[in-house]
Order: sequence, then C-alpha cells, then structure tokens
Amino acid sequence: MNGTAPPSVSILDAPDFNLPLTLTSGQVFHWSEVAGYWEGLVGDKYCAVRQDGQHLVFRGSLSAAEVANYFALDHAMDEISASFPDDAFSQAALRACTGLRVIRQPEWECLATFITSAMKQVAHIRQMSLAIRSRFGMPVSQSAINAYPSPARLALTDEAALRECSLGFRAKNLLGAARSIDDGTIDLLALRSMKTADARTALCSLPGVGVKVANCVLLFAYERLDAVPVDVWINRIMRAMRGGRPATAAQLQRYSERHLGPYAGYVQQYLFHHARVSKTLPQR
DNA sequence: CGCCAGGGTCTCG
DNA sequence: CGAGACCATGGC
Repeated sequence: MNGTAPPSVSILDAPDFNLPLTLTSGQVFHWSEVAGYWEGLVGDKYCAVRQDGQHLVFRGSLSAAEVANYFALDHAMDEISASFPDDAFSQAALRACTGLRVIRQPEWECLATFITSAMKQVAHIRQMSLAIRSRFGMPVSQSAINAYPSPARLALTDEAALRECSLGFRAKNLLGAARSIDDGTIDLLALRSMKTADARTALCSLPGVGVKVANCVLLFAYERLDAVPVDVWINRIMRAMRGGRPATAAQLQRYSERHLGPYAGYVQQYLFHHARVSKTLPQR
C-alpha cells in the first residue's frame, strides 16, 4: 500500500512440506539460501522464504496464493504417498524424501534450463542458468539475480554469446528452441490444454529436446504428474528394480510408466533425489 | 588424472 | 528398432 512502509512478512500454512529438500532436489536450479531465507524468482517476481515448522514465512512480490501455487501446497500428499509402489526402492525413497513437492515452474525457464541440462551435473546446470540470467535477463527489484531471459531476448543473441555461458554444444539447441518459440512455431501456452502425449510430441520437435527433457518439462511445468524423465540415475534404479538384468532404454521407460502408479513422476523424483544423495546404488 | 554427469541426434546394421 | 559416435565442460 504505502511505498515507504517497511517490507512486510506473511505466513502460510504448509503441512507435509520440506522447503530446502524441494529446492535442492534437482527440479529447479536458481534458488540460494541467504541469511536463513531461500531467495529466488518466480518468473519476474522476487520471493524470500523460510520454513518455520508447518508454516512458510515469506516476503517479496508474490501473494500467498502465488507462493502456495508455486510450491504446489495443494497437492494431496496423503493420496500421492499412498500411491507409491510397494517395493523396497520406492518405499525407502518415500521415507527419505518426506515433504518433497514437485513444484509448478514457469514453462519457458523450465524448458530452457533442461535443454542445457544434457550430460551435466546439477551443480553445473545451476551455474549455466545463473550465467544466462546474469548476461541476458532483466533485473528484478530486491533480487540478486535477474529474471530468466524470454525466448524473444535469447532469439536476438547468437551461439557464440551463449557458449560464453559454458553451454558448449547445448548453445545451438537453446538458441534454436528460443527462436522456434519466439516465431510461433511452438506455442508453450497451447500445450497446457493438450493431451500429454501430444504435448510431448510438440516439445520433442524442438532442438535439444528428446523424451527425457520433454518429460522433465511436462512434470515440472505442466503438472503432468505421471510423466517420468528417465535419466542415468533412474536408468540404474529401474535396472535394479528389474533384478539387474540388462535392458534397453525403451524397456526401462516402459517399465517406469507401468510400475510406478498414477503419480509416477512423483515416485521418480523421490527415487532420483534419494539415490543421488545417498549414493547407495551401483555406479554402473 | 580419468571418469562421469537429470541427453540428443545422426548413422549404420 | 538398437547400438555407437559425436557433441563441450566442469566436478570429483
């Protein structure tokens, strides 16, 4: 209301939620912990948030409804937990990752970030994402980092400039995707009302987007909670679930879709994070 | 230092 | 359809 008023803090109920776990589970890459608060952007809106037991304490430009929507506080965690398969892998991951939410990310920055994720570790995906924001993004009031640059902005740059953000061979793909979206070849808004299979096909027509990246975007930005990204970690876990027998990528993708239940994407995210932090699985 | 990372694409059998 | 080569870069 009053432009000279001190920044106010708001409080939100957040049962069955673990903020740091959610923000460090490899679905979103730009949040930083500063002085007890997690600071980040949702689109071009700044948010600083910390967890206090069953509550979120936050300040910035987001309304309570927007914070709740971003962190998917409305997800029916009882129902989702109950849907996890009754095998040792899934149940161990469920116990270890209680409170992890699959959040609702802005579509373009999710897509762009996962285009740059190919054959990269989580730490480096974060570095590339921050470099792109710093170099091409618009400053945001209160925020140490910039908004993710729009497709139109990236369409204006060139491959060499993107390579200076350490993208390597991914630079051409990000540029090509930005241009296809900027010129209307692909309409990210239109994907919202499409069947998952059709949306996946559309995403896969973009350079640097195959089934794995498309499923990341469907899961993390389009709320398709049954979409299962099969990366090298999930690959190992699926193989172990099947008794360690060798299997093709297509077999493992099919297995994940048939055996992980209606919230397969959730199960996958728990399996991924648990395996990655515990390092209990065979390395090959 | 050698190996690996939240892969995609193209070619060849 | 399935396997291999190739693509850059940094963490460990």
